[in-house]
Amino acid sequence: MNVSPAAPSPIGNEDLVGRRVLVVDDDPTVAEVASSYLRSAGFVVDEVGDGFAALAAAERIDPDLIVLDRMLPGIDGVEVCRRLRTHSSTPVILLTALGSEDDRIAGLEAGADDYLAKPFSPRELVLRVQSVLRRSIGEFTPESVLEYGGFRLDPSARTATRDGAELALTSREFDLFEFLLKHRNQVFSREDLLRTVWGWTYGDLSTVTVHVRRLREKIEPDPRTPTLLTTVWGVGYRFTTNGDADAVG
Amino acid sequence: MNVSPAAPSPIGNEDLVGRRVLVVDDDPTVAEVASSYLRSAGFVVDEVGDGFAALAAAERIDPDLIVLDRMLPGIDGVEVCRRLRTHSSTPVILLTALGSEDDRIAGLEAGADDYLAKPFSPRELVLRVQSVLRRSIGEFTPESVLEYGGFRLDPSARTATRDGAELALTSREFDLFEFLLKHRNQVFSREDLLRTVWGWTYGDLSTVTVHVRRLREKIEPDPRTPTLLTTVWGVGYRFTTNGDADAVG
DNA sequence: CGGCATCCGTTCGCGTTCCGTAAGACTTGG
DNA sequence: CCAAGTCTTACGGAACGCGAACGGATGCCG
Repeated sequence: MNVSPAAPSPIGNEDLVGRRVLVVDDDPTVAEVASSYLRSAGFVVDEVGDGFAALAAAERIDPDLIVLDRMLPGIDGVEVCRRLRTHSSTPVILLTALGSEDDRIAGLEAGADDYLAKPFSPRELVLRVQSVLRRSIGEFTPESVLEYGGFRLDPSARTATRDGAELALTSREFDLFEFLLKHRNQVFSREDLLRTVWGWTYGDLSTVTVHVRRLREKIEPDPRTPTLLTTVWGVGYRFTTNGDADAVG
Repeated sequence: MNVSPAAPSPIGNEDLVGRRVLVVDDDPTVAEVASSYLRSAGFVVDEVGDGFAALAAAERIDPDLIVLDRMLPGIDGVEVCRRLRTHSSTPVILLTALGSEDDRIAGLEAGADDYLAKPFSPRELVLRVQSVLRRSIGEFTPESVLEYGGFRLDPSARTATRDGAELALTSREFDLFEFLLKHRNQVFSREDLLRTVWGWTYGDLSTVTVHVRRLREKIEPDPRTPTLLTTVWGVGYRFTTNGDADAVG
């Protein structure tokens, strides 16, 4: 019944208090809201408004994490991220506009650790910051490979196989599968998935429906009658490890 | 990329009982309805009618969450939200006029954690409040499994089994069963159940009757003569832990 | 530069499931 | 035997999930 495949993180929120976070956004309102929230959560926050200032500040104050808007005057957020990566491994959370898939991919490829679609709930931001920080402080291990019931997901390589055979998953499908596999045997509403997997605060829930269907097409023995990625009527979806699974955690 | 909250503390709805909610609306009717529903869900509720009072009350009673109407006499709801943010991180749910997408965005950027379009269903409000609170405490922390007399309920997976065999319960049936199993050996009137399980303050009591019957059909050895989910004549229903008990006195 | 393929988000119609209510039969207690 | 309470059944409507298809955006390759 244990859900977490990796050992539970030994890092409490207390260990995060006092960490430095650099917020980079040209919109003062957004920056202000984000900052005040992060401060309330116990972080020490600095704000800058453009890409050059971001690079300079990153050099000067050496923050523990950077929250970076994708759209910036001067240097683009993704470019900032890339340049940061050349000489540091400071975790970066990228703020992207809604729906721009490429922003997300570009962000991930540039080395961002997480992303969040605007407009975002500040609370969500805090959760992500804490999550990323906890991860980066704790094990320096890149990311553990996920294995279950013949499936094998490698998050760092972003490849998926079933019984050794390559599964041609798209980016979204991979994210979705990874999340469900990580939290198997737990039901998630479409809204939950949209928030966590997509990083959206709101949006069309049928987006999730369709992607679930497409994912099923690739991982289910018989997509017509799902046995792994099952529907919980009126609630959401669940990756089930029941009955026939010859699983090794 | 991935968001793993991985907080070790399990959070059920009981942990939300007793939390303070501040309802801010200038329409007494709306405020009253919202309050009574929230109280029924176990929250301690305070009401105020305008923006200034809201800020004052927030300062004074330090609520766990604030339900805030967007349209307010005095200070606008969004502005209230923004001012709150300068010195606290109390979660805010914003009530906005129907359909206006911009309100939504403005609200989220002002620091709201969720929003709800008017007119809203009180039940929806309760769900949102619980959802946001739970999220602010720690997301996706699986609830503890409920086991008794061969039955096994897993709230996070939303699965029910008897002696290992899957019980095909509908959403309502699951909620009802879960509640009764949690508070076994305790009698609840139809009204109680309608309020707690359904989240209604009024409604047709026969709704409960029918669902009890349907649930019996699935969990009782002989549904005609219930031994587990028994009727207490003139009072209500009870999930009985020892089969023989007919404590009618 | 232009055509092709891929992926993603959205939309719409269809079939199914579930829920609430009504109405009548039955049981219980006085 | 009566009245109030409870059980059973049936039904219509609403909510929901699914499948198929479309248009747009993007990247790739000729």
